[in-house]
Amino acid sequence: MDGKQNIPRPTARRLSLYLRELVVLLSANRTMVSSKQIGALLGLTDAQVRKDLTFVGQFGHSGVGYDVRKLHENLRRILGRDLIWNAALIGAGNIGRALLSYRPFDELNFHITSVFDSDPGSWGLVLNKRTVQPISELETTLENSGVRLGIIAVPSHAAQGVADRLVEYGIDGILNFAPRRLELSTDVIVSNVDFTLSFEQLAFQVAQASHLSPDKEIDDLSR
Amino acid sequence: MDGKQNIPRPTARRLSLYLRELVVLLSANRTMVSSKQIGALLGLTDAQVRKDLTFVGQFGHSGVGYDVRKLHENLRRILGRDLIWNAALIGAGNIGRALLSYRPFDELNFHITSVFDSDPGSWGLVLNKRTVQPISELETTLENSGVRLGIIAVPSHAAQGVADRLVEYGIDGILNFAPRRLELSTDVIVSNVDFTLSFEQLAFQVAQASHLSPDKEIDDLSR
DNA sequence: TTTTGTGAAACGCTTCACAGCG
DNA sequence: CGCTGTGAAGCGTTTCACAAAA
Repeated sequence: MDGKQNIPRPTARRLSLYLRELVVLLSANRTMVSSKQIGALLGLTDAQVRKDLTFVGQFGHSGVGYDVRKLHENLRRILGRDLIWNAALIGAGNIGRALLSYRPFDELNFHITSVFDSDPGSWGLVLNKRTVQPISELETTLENSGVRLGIIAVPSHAAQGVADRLVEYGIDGILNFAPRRLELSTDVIVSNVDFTLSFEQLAFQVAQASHLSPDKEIDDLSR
Repeated sequence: MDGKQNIPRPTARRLSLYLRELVVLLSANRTMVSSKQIGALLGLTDAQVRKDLTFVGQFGHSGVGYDVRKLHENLRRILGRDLIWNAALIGAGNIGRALLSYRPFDELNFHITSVFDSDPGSWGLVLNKRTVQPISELETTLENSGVRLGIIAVPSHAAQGVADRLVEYGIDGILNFAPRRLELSTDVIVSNVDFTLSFEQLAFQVAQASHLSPDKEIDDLSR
């Protein structure tokens, strides 16, 4: 087998996490690692890790574990991390600016090559070496730019419009920071980053935990 | 029944989304809404919506749908959105600053009441009305502050240390923006926002889609 | 021994399909 | 009728448990 069957979403997510740990192991000069050890690093069972890794191919060694270098290399290839990903950022507000100087992106072959905004006041501003352009220049700038990904960092109400323009241009994928579902006709791939939802889920779980604790006070304080 | 059984995670997530839509419906003065209509707004089936709403309690009306106001009110209560949530932000870098002025939080009863950073250069800075404090003041500032949530927006390598201090203080929940798993001894609730992972998953899916569709040009390598 | 790879069982969530009710 | 609420079926993922390998 060759890891060619469809990879389940939860597995794909974890593969990224495995790759992260493998990078650490590599730079620590570790040569072998077992499923149990990987699992321990991430709070997963060894069985889970092994099952996931069958999608990458099987080159573990019974009694020994996996070759760190080989596993790293294969994971990189499968996850598309051996490619360079150029992205256009739309929205030069607070979130957009944070992304422009977000360090972890630098190590991942992810490059934000251009920045667009609808606010004339921002046009011409140079943020981390990239000049903010009017959004009207989106299509002409992206033409033949090699940009396959779009990052939407505009207010909610403007997100759908931006998405439509990106799709029209022929974008392959969208990273959406607006707390809103994007309605997309074609088979463009979308990944959502929704702070608000994360915050709401956190509050919900905390509220629930408080109610479930032996003392069922509703207007309680922290212990 | 009373909506008291444990709510599955996927359902809890969607309940937040339903609440979002209900707010819109409310402000549009809609009084009734059917599961089918809610589903259409979010790309879900009507059955899914109805099943989810049984966890909120049953007050839908056969042949008519759900009372928007009543549903909204109950969802708010169940999701803990009728409470005020105070949070401490640790890390006044790019992401932290973006969060301090993140508009959507304003409407959610989420308040960042204090900001801490380890960089002396940032101490005393006033960001959106909040003064950056040295992280050494974390414990004394939070004491009796009503803060139950912590937001970690520091570099990866510092995240675990910050988490440990928050746990020691007695925090109830942590919103973690560092692309790293937090190891937490106690039953503190964590919600992760991992840009990097989202970006990686997007790239993976796009790469996979390209390989699967014959028409896409592949600047491929390796095998 | 230790650890992989994997069928099979268990689990959890979604979808189906329909009785019941206004 | 139209729409809810819900058992039951279906499906995808995780966990179990063990033969095989070194």
